[in-house]
Amino acid sequence: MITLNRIYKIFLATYGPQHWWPGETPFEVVIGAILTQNVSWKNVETAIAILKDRRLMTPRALYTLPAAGIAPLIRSTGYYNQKAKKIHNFLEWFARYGLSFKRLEAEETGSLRGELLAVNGIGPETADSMLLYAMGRKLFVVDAYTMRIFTRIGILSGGETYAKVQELFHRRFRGGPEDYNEYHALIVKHGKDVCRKKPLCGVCCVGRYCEYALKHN
DNA sequence: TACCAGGAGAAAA
DNA sequence: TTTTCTCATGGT
Repeated sequence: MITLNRIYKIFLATYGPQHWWPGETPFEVVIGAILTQNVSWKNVETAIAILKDRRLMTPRALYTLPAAGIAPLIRSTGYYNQKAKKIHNFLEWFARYGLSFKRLEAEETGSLRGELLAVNGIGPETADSMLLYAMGRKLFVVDAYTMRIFTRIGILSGGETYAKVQELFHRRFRGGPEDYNEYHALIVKHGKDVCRKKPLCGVCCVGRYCEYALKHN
């Protein structure tokens, strides 16, 4: 069976470094993580541009607005009423740390993750995206692309939980937080550009490891 | 026109 | 406990 490390090398050689997350500051990363829930990044870029244009892309500035004030600014991302509440919920939590990422640095990763998951609107993928890309914590981000691609390759069966898949990557993928960062970005790149459009992509879907190859051979 | 996109939580079964 | 429903805009 092909290994997680081997697939990482193939993706990196094929696409090159992705320089993720697309965001200028940790705050922009955490806001982007909420806004991109179940929607394409293109929709998110519009909302981020509006927030920046209004000079609201800082914790203190955005915290002055109620959810109802945030909602119309993020319409392009869909589910805007829910997402506005989620952002406000996050800021309520963040205020306990003085709206300062510096203050979060002393916190242990596990407890920080637990606190984020307790915020209504932040699930495992959003929490791990924030922790990895905004706070540099070593946690693998599992998303729909990860499930689809690695099921297609044959490493997953398709019914695994988020926790189960993350545990697999933590146990079998050898790399530092910078590799976790890059691997997830490459998975998204591959999922968007190649694996969604070509059933047998020839990069990750190699021979017997691809479900389509299994069906047609 | 129909379908999908870097989820999460509540309600129903 | 597991499955289904709801949230909603924008691109293909």
